[in-house]
Amino acid sequence: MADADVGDRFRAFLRERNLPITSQRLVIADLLLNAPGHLSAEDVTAQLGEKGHKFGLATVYRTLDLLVASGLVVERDFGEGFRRYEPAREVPHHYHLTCTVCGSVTEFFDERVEDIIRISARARGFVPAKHRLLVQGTCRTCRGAPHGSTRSVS
Amino acid sequence: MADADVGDRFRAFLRERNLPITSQRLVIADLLLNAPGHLSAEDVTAQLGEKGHKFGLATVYRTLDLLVASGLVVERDFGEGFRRYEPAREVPHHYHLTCTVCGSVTEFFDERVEDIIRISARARGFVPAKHRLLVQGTCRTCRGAPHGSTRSVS
DNA sequence: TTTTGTGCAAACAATTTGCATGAGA
DNA sequence: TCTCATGCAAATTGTTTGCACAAAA
Repeated sequence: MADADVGDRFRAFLRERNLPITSQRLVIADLLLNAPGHLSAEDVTAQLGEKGHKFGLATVYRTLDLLVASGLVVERDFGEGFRRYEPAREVPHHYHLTCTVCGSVTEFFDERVEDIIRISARARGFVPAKHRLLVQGTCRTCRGAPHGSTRSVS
Repeated sequence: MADADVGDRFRAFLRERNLPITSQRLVIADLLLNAPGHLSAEDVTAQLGEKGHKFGLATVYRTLDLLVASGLVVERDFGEGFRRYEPAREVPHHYHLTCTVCGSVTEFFDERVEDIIRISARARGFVPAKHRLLVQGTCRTCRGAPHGSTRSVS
């Protein structure tokens, strides 16, 4: 199931740095790079378990760090108290719509956000490097059956 | 040093809920409501220490929760692994420019961001409630003397 | 005097680290 | 073989909770 393309990119990254290409690294990379997205470390270990792999938690975290270092995966913090990881896409900037009822995450894009940031930041003598936009609300399916959310984003 | 206005609003909040108005609550509220902003729980205890107060950490956290519940203070998560708190302002939406060199935080506003969000979100059947925009980069004073950042925002 | 808070220490959850052993190059 | 990874458990960090004692209403 490995997308040969990204899988190979991770191998190349490891080889480049003279880091051993271990089976656990490949399995975790395969899992994460082909995941729909937004997995926590716990999600990763759970999914590994489903596939019959029982890697140490430390190994999972260390491999996640490697994947982030390779640029193939990006780390996200939705303010839940833990981190999530998702495959890096070529898409320049995608933003997140998080449903406070079901927790689902939808994405959207708009180049204008970037323009606004660049202009506003520069006006304050600030040179922007990266940015993140998080939106909380309710998704279509959850609308009409409201239920308390957990953490606030504001 | 208490801004009588906000200090009284917190007292009113407590009274309204029949919660005791204790000295530690007033001191912490005074500190936070008159702070320049973005204090962590640790910052708060440190500043309390400077003023000769030695409140338990738990008390600090519990009072922060109360202040957030009162709406006088808002909780922020900049992905540092802990939370920060700042006095709530009337200003509808202010966004943060964080300098990756010195950590300073500048704010900016732009109503257009909100419009873009509303439109993009609705197009996906999502009704936005709140949003946050974080920007990382370098501030004017740090430009020219670059140095590594810590945590990534992306 | 009854309720709720406070301080301390223990409990927690996510993540990191140290170290003996085991697998890649 | 030599280096680096793995797995486990212990350590850390930020935050929460339980409980005996103390202060507000």
